[in-house]
Amino acid sequence: MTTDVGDDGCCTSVLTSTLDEADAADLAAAFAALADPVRLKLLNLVATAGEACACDLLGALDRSQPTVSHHAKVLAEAGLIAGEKRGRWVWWSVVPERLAAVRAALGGAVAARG
Amino acid sequence: MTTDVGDDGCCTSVLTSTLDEADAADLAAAFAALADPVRLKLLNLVATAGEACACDLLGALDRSQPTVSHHAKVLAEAGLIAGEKRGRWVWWSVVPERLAAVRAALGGAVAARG
DNA sequence: CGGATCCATCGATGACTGTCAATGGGTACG
DNA sequence: CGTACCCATTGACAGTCATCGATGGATCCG
Repeated sequence: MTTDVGDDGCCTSVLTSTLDEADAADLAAAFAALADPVRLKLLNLVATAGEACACDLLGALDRSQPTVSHHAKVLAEAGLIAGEKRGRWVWWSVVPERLAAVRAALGGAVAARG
Repeated sequence: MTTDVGDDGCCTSVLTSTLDEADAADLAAAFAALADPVRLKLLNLVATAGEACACDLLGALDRSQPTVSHHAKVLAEAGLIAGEKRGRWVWWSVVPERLAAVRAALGGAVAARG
């Protein structure tokens, strides 16, 4: 691919991309974790309550227990929530740091625009 | 919803979810559009340049032309970018409004936390 | 008109994902 | 120790997605 420069003024300037490939992959993983209504609801429940045990989520999300467990795991692996086992129950809480980072990434993209 | 209240003090309070099911679905669609490294790079290129024709993207994204066209379409259908046909070329630009809305949704989630 | 270029669509394919039933590993309680 | 409960893991299945080659529509140039 020789960048195929035309002769009309198209494709003349090389755009300086501020988004690295690695950054893109990491960010895409975070967005993939958020790209599900059930997980968004889960995250919102946890964020609203500050802390929530899985049984709360199970009642609110209208999904089977394995499914809720799966979604919580996906969010946890994305670093968006963290779970702490307390007795028999697991209490989930948000990781504001990570959420802010994702938000900042979006803000940066629009800020570069003007 | 029976909220399945236990007898240990777990699951007693019904969490007031500020995220509607419809809102969750819409937001999830936006995140799904962002959940791909190629699309993130594409969006970043467009945002950085302010405007970019598809041939620029084709050179920068290292994907086949149908694939790039597909990704641009996905972003456009999510309302994140908009395309304008100008002569033979299609010029893409970001929709800051939409990007800000997604960002605000994340901010709201974390703001509800404290 | 004829050739060249840009882009969208179609069809196919391999990979990933959301979901559940079944099962297992811990934890509390009598 | 035995029972009940909470949660994670496994296996399976249907649906969606990213990707490409081939093709077609649209536009510009000579």
